[in-house]
Amino acid sequence: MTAATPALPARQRILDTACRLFYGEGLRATGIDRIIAESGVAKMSFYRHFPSKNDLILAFLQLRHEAWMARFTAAVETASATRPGLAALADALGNWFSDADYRGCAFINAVAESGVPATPEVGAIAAGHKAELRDWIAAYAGRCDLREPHQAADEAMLVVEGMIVRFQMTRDAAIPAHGRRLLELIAAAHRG
Amino acid sequence: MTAATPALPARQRILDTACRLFYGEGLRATGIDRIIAESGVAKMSFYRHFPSKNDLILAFLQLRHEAWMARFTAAVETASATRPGLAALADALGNWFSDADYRGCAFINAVAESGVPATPEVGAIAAGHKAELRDWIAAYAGRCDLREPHQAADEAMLVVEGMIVRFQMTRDAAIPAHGRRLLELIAAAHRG
DNA sequence: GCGTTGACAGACAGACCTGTCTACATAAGA
DNA sequence: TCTTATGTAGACAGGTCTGTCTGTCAACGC
Repeated sequence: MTAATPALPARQRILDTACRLFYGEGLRATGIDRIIAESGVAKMSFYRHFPSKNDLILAFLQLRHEAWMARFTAAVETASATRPGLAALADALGNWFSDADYRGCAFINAVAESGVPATPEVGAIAAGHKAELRDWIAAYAGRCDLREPHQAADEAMLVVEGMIVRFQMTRDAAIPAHGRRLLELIAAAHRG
Repeated sequence: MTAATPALPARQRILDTACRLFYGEGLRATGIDRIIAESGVAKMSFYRHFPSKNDLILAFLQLRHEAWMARFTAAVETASATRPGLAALADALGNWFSDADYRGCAFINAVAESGVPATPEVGAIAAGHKAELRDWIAAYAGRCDLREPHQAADEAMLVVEGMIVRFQMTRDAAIPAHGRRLLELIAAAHRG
């Protein structure tokens, strides 16, 4: 607990605060000063760990990607025990939607905030996140014995993104059910 | 052409520039000064027509809503001549995607940019836009002789939003085809 | 002719935002 | 003991943003 992984409290506090504010209020709307104040850190400590705001944004997206993927895949595995197949994706998303601070996908929001063209680094991280999710779903579809798991994943991704955005816009509790039905349609089409 | 609808050139130029910049670069990223400069208008002329930036944003969203709905519904009607049924929605979206300046849905982007809770007015306009789109699709599904057109519309909305966001993130030319297939699956499920 | 209206030009204030800088405290290791 | 790394506190510069203000000009209806 000494040299191998310093795990500095200051850096961690900055990152925690950044995750909360960047996700909850947006990248551009969140000022450095606010992150510094709410993480109880000195300005120079901040700039020692993150030379610029952009570096912090990139670190936030990277962290968010790993945390989200871990949570989502675990939720799918859990849900697939009681509801096997692609429909488990809808249950995993429904679990996420019940978060009090749900505000959609951090990567979609980040790209939506970026102008055209999106900040190259932000766009690349977001594209990488979505590609990894798609690949994971393709592998999961393969495990579910679906034919053409890659095409199934492409179609399921449309439903997944649709659910995420639509719940962000409407907060309609029926969305997981609609998504589940669609995913079952996809699964049936790739099974028979 | 005098008193009934003044149709002032200054106001129109401001609105045109605002539509282009707000959509292309984002609400927050676009400053008043830039809109004023690019529309070739005096600052006081701007503030005479729009008392604050927020008023301009609201006017932009309202205009965008009307223009987008008109274009989308017309494109669906056109597409449905050669490809009847829900799948025409995918063709209409594909037509939109081919715009050089495509940057996703202005309303999704606006909500993504707003913190939590989204600026109430922006959130309300965005929700209204999506509700109107959903209702239009439900009516269209009814015209296509689908049973339970409202449920079909709820499911189709998931696909529509998924296509919009996914094309924004990936620029994958195969997305209209994936969406078309999903919409045909929905239609088949609501027909048989 | 004259006043009103709408438009143009650009200075200005005040807030906020990013990033730099000085100064000092603490603790571990050479 | 002295250096180095890490931390706190807060002033500061330079930029950008929104919104206000002064002043000038042209067109049009009375």
